[in-house]
Amino acid sequence: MRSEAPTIQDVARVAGVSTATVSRALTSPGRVSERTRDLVLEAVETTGYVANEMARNLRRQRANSICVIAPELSNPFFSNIISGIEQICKPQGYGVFVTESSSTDEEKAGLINMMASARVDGFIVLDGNLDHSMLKTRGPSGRPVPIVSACEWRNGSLAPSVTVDNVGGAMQAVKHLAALGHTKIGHISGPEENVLTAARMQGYKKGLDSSGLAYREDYVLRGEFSLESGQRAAEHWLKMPDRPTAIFCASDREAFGFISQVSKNGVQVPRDVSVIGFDNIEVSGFFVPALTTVSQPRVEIGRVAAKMLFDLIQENEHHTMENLQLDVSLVIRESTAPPAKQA
Amino acid sequence: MRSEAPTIQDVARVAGVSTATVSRALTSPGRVSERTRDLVLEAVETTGYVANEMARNLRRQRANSICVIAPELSNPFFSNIISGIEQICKPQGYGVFVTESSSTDEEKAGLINMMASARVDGFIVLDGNLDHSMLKTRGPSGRPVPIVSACEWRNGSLAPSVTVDNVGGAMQAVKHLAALGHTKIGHISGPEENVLTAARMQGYKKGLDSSGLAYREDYVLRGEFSLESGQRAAEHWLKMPDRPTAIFCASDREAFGFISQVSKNGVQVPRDVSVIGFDNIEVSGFFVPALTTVSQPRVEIGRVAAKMLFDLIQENEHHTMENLQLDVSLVIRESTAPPAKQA
DNA sequence: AGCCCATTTGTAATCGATTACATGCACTAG
DNA sequence: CTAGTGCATGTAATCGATTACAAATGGGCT
Repeated sequence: MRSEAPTIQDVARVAGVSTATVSRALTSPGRVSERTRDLVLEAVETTGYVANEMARNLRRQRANSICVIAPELSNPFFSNIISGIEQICKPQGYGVFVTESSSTDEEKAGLINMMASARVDGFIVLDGNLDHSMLKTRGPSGRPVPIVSACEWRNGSLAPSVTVDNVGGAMQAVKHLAALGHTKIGHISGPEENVLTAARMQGYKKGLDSSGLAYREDYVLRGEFSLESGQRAAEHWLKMPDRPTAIFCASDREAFGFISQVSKNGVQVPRDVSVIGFDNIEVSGFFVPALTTVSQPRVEIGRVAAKMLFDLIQENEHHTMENLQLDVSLVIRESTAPPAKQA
Repeated sequence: MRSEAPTIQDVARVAGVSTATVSRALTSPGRVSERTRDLVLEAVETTGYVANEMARNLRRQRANSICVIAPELSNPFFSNIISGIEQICKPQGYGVFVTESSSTDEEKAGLINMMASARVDGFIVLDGNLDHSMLKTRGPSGRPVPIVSACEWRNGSLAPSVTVDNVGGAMQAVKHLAALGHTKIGHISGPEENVLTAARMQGYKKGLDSSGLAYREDYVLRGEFSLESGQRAAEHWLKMPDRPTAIFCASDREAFGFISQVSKNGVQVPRDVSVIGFDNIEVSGFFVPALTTVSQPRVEIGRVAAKMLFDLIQENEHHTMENLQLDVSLVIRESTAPPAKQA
């Protein structure tokens, strides 16, 4: 039980070689003779040496970690994505910082500071609203710190991104409803400034169009992706004189909020109104009724984003402005049905 | 646009002082004259200097970051806790690594390596099953790296912990059912080796006891906290000759799985069977029916755990083996009701 | 033999900050 | 006048690794 942790010096002394040799034996074993390698390995064993990452990273001019910026960590939507990111980073020895993107200037400064201070080698940004000026900041090498966007993105951004086919997914959803015979199809949207809101809205319109249905402004209810906003939309829907018989929600949580609220008012899903969501979060298959929804490959999004980031980190020059789009799939469950016959 | 990032040397040159003075001006402003301080600050401004964290941490022998170990990141239960942790760490300038606790030995070695290699200053462990040998590993200072457990804990562990009153919560839940008039109260448990399973089971038994009800082994259905296990338990329940009229589930997700499955078989909640959960995850209030459940202050758990960890990191000597227990509260909603009259 | 090259190892510089110690100066007390 | 005190600052060691460069060795080839 020595009170200080062993350093490379200790290993070198025990093995009877120089620190350079120890370093080489551990990081590029091919560059030392077999005999020395064994000697060093044995010395590592007896001393219990573990390389100090701080020292290593300082010398190598890297952090060996990345940072994920999510709009809100408490939103379970992001947990699978982070899980996917971790799956890729862990085997590479990279640590994954997570942080909430912050509204206050002070906290934004904290983020920029993180970039410039050599604490991370790259970012995965899950928040499309993040101030773009951040991207211009340069890291310690003088080059900008690589960034990839995932899920959400920023219009006109230079950062490569991995997204899903929001337009196509929304369109599929609407066409499914139309195919069931619905002609009055409403939409609960996302928050106003959000890119996903726009894309899904566009898909909604395209779906209506390709089904020969007219777009009606009053059939679009404003939401914010949240449970509460779905609930509020339901209140509004209940009061409508000429209600849609089917609702395409921009998120599963909106769908839950909607169904929850209409159920309390004696309206049954899908008998009285069909509801379709977007995301296919974990609980969707177990809701009552099980939710028909557009499924996003969330873990895969995380994995792909992490891989793209590593490409950027490693190939220092090659700035491919790549925008990868993953497919979504419609999962048909119990919350959609043909419209009720008019009584 | 210089191609290299400015270092403290550059600032010193521009300000016409030594690097020591720059360092002092920035980290302990009281130790330099006002004139020099202004000089340095101005030089920082013109150069765009940001201190390199790697170098600073190496010298100061700390990592300025902590690590959260969760059993599975994809489980949304943990997202609020991580959010709470982040709320405390960010203002202190600490980064938060998150990682999934891993089953393979190789990955466990990765964790131990993280401790010994000076990458983090402390851990928050959310997984009660994590191999205890990890705790013995010493950090670079020679002292063990501080750890606090949260939510789950490990029997006989020396690590301080923050938990909730699982026994009391479960007891309250059962007493609520008994008060409604239920005499046949079943339980869907958690996974076998889990500490929470044991605590909630104990609370279940105490609740029965204090309500004058006998414990029946066949009324305990085995679960794993998951949606699927709740569903399986429902299958079992449907086949029982003498069914419980109320079910206390060890997690909200089990409750959802249960309700989902019995609903598909024409059983209505709470008319035909009352169901109560544990956790109060976000969607619980919006389920159909809204779920009666035991609410855990998840964000607060994270915040408290982070504060405890900082105490440990700062007061290097003072190893208070503290076990903080937070209160839970029963949230009564729509999934519980008096039992149906026997037909 | 003489030269060249590859292999292995050691010496010492380096990454970029913090900080122990030394220095210089002004001021005060004896 | 001298010693002592305190403040502001500079010099250089230090944190613990990696790696450029040099040196030593040995083998193959002409």
